[in-house]
Amino acid sequence: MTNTLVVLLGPTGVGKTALSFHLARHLHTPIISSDSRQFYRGLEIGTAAPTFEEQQQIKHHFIGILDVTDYYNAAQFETDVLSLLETDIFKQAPTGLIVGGSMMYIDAVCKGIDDIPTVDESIRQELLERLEKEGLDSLRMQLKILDPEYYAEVDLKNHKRILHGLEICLMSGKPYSSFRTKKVKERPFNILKIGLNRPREELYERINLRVDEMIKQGLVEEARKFYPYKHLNSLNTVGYKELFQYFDGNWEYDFAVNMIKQDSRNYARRQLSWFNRYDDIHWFHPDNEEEIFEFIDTSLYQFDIYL
RNA sequence: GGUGCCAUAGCUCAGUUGGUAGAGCAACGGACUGAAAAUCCGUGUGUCCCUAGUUCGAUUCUUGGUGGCACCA
Repeated sequence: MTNTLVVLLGPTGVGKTALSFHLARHLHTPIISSDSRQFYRGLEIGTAAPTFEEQQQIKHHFIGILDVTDYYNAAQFETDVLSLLETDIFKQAPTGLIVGGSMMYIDAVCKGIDDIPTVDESIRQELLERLEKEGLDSLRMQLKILDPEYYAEVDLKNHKRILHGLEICLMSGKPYSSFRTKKVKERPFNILKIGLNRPREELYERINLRVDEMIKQGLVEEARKFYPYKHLNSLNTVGYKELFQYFDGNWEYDFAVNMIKQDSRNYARRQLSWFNRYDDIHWFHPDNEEEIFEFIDTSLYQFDIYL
């Protein structure tokens, strides 16, 4: 029997979680979360992470494994997931299940990610200060000298990309572009991508309702606990950053809640824009559960025959 | 009931000395390799309230409606 990783993806709020539970039972396998913000402990309400009770029913990996002050990235996720599949999940079941919407993380698992040095915190800080003092233009000019190839293709207005390219050049003494082979790595298992989507109006309606639900569950209190950490990347997250504006007195409460809805909708749109690049995703409406299961069963069966 | 003001994009509003219109926000599309729920780029999507006039031509001027707001009764 060949091993297969089923990838369940879709925009935020589409209904991945509900379906993932049924699918995990069906496949007799735990759920690997690939929602990068669900990795952080304490952000359960705002990231719609599965509750403790739900995790009692179905084993979940990667939920709440990090402290908000911890550093993590997609490459580490690739390593962690591959090792988990090899040493644990595929030992117990032929099929793994990864569920989420963080596309860079999913891509890292499915296609691999280039071997680039991990960023040194002091260099990043230094460059951030330079960005503040000297402006983006200065960093751009230096990148142009150190890595003309990347400079030619990078989005010159995106300071994060400029900064990252430059910090890799400075750290390694080699051009950032020399690390970017963009080679797709072979995986020792099949990958079956299932995409969930709904008509836009329906999706937005669900997102709006879910935000109201989060507020009822105590999102404001949850966010207040992390107010002292608002400068951290992990808290630069939809559902928290807007409430921090409210705590700071910059926004009215109702306005902040509406902004959470808006930012969630925009996030969903950006996710969909990423998905559109792929032609290996099999799309379904989340309500068609039987159809989805049937499709997965058939696909798994075919993998076994042809390999 | 009377008088005045207003009606233009999803919203708030500009504007056209008469030649079918443009800002902000929203919305929509896109990019994406160790910060990614991040970050960045692009795009006006319109019975200019309705009707009848004047005019070569009306969203703009005039008549009559309709709706809203304010004041007076």
